[in-house]
Amino acid sequence: MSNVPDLTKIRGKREETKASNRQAIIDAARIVFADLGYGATTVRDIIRATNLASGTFYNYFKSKEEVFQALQDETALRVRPRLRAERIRARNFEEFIVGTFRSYFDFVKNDQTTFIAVRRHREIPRVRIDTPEVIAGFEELRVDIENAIENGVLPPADADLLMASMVGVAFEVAHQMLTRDDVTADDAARFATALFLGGVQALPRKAKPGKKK
Amino acid sequence: MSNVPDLTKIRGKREETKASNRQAIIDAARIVFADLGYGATTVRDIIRATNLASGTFYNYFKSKEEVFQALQDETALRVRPRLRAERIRARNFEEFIVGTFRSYFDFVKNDQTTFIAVRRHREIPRVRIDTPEVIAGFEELRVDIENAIENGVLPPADADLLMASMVGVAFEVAHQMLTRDDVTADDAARFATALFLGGVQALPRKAKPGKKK
Amino acid sequence: MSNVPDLTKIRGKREETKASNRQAIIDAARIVFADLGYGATTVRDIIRATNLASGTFYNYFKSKEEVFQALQDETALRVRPRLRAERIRARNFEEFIVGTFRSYFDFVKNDQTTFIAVRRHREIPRVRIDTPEVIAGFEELRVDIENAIENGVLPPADADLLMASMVGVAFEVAHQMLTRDDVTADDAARFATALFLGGVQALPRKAKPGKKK
Amino acid sequence: MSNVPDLTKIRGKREETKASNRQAIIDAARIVFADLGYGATTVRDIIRATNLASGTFYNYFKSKEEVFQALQDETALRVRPRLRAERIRARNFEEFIVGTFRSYFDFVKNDQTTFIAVRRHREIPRVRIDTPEVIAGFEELRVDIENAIENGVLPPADADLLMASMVGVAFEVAHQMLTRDDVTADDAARFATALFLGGVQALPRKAKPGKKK
DNA sequence: CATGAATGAGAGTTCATTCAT
DNA sequence: GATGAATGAACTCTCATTCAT
Repeated sequence: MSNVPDLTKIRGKREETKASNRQAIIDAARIVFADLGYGATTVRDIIRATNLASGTFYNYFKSKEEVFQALQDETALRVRPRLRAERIRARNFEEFIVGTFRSYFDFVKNDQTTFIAVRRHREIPRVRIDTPEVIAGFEELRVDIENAIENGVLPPADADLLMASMVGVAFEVAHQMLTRDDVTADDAARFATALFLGGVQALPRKAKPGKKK
Repeated sequence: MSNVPDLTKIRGKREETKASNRQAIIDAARIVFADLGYGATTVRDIIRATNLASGTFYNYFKSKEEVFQALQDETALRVRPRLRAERIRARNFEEFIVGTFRSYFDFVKNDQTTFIAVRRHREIPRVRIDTPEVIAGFEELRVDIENAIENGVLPPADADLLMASMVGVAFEVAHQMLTRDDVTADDAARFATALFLGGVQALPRKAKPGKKK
Repeated sequence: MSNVPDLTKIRGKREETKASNRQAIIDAARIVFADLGYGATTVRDIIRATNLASGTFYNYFKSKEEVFQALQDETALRVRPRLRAERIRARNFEEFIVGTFRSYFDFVKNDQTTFIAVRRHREIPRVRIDTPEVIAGFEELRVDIENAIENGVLPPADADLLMASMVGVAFEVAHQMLTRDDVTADDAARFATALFLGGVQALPRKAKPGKKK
Repeated sequence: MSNVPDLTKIRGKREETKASNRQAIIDAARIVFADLGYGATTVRDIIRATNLASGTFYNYFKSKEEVFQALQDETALRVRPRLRAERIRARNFEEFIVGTFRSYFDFVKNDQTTFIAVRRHREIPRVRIDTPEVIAGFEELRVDIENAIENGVLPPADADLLMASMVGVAFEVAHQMLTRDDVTADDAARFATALFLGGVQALPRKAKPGKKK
């Protein structure tokens, strides 16, 4: 799916411009989506934000949806290693939670354009497409949670629901953070962490017998 | 595009209570949106799922977005009284949290069509437009939280973030509930409640000095 | 296939304009096709030759091919009755042949616009699409030939090939007639008739055992 | 559109006799035209059926029309010598006619791919472009007919119309032959020959005073 | 000469919206 | 109000053609 051009084999100018065109389209798309919202954006809007000719778009993507997914993938590809690193470094559950929220909110704060359509004044529909890459990110989190449970570090709760809760809190709190001016990534991370650290101990025992055993 | 199931139309032409065209459109829209997703749906798709003529649509709504908002409003209008009732009845913070999640998950479970595009197999973008009515629902929750804080029932946390967290958890857990088959509204409510009851005690003191200081 | 609007039920202005728009498109198409040739003609060319808006085209036809076929059908529908009448009136084989060629060449001569792309100087590809209506015309001719054979009026030749030959001669001679200035419909008819009257007697016995018997 | 069978490419890239790119394109075009019909075929379809790059096409041909004409010419160039040989060998009018039809139908039968779009089940428009080479073939036939008239071997009929009739019969009967399974080249030739031998005697005296007076 | 990505005109088509009936 | 065909702006996308490599 994610066919980021392999930068290891830099051969001639042709390959270079090819890769850079693809990136130019993705970059333009990021800005335009953030500006108009996914629904209102047209392929034309995207290429117009580029130096390229209209036909060129179709050498790289089949549709607006495909660029959007490439964008999501790209983002997921950038966030996931950070989260993974944090969690690997964690020596206990607290560090696991802190690290996850921390690096996510930092990312959001410093890379806002990824966060589409968080415009203060115009009300723009928020669109969410969970690409395989994004879902893989969720999955990774879930697996880590399951491991924590197996290691006794976490009580045996429903890992899916716990993962979903973390995702839900992360997204909504991040949205607040971007909407308001007075919430730092640190505030957000401390808030979310406290909520989860306290809450997790009290969770009911696993609700489902085991994922697709 | 545009292959909406007929479903033998939503409502007969001028049979039925007269002023119900508006409702017929909303009902059709609910089904069509759930089927095609917001983005892919056209006004034509909606009227086609009706016995009405295309022009008639515009006697009631200006655009697809407007119907979608009417839909959201309608939903909010149906959920909010339940939530409010639960919270009024609550005699302590636990009952407040339980009641809120409980009635929300019950609603979702029993009125799934509102929940657009939770199709198991086709991947459909999720679109979220927070209409005034929906925002008012959030606001109501936030105010209740603020009151709880003032009454000392809750520690002085950031009410916005707490509200956002409840919303995020509610949405994501509901999504899991609809996607999986083995999570009841009760499971979901108990999970979310435990998470919040435990977590809330540990929340950091208010991060913001006051809304719109 | 051929859905010529029923002119018997003239109800209101709406139906009228609807029918007349359809006809306007067909008429424009006839001229444009004759002018540019089928291949070079675009849907836009056709609507441009009309007072109608571009979208209107698609209320009536799905594509250029569909109008072309409507055109062919319309033509076939106009020629066939004449040919049929001639052949019914015929009291012997000679009259049968004469009548057929005669009325065909007359039609061509007096309704040239039907005859696409017979431009003297630009060389324009000739396109031929045999629509069901046109094929039905061929069929009709073939059946008449078969009957003639059964009645002993014609020797037992291969009716398909005989029909094909008449068609081939008719088309090519008509084309000559339109290309040159000095061949009248009468000349053409006398030529073709003589050829067939003389030739038919000598035809080999039926080559095929019977159509899909 | 554009789903041309690969057919494992027509020819290897620079293997094979070098100057054969032109031929590779023509060969690919022959197949693709036969498959999609002239109108539906694009230059891209043709080069895709080749191992060549798109730009290379333009080193050899200016457009799809030009390849098509090259194809027609190639065909004409292959048929004409056969027809000429037959006619030169002919010692009387009968042999002239027999030879002409015979070798034409043989050619068609054994080289069907030239005969575009004689697909049994999909209905594909037949396109005919009379290239100079093809017209020269017609011309040659006409001249032979005129000579026959001058030599008294044929009665003084209109040579144009006679030529046109032969062409029309040849094309239509060939089409039947390809469409049906039970007509051999021999059947076709005997049929056409009989028709003409018988008919020609009765033809009316020359209708036109002379070509391009 | 071959290559194949870039180009951009323009074809086909959709669809929100209007408006005469 | 209800109707549904007409409208035409605007979009998606294709494809012949060019041109740097």
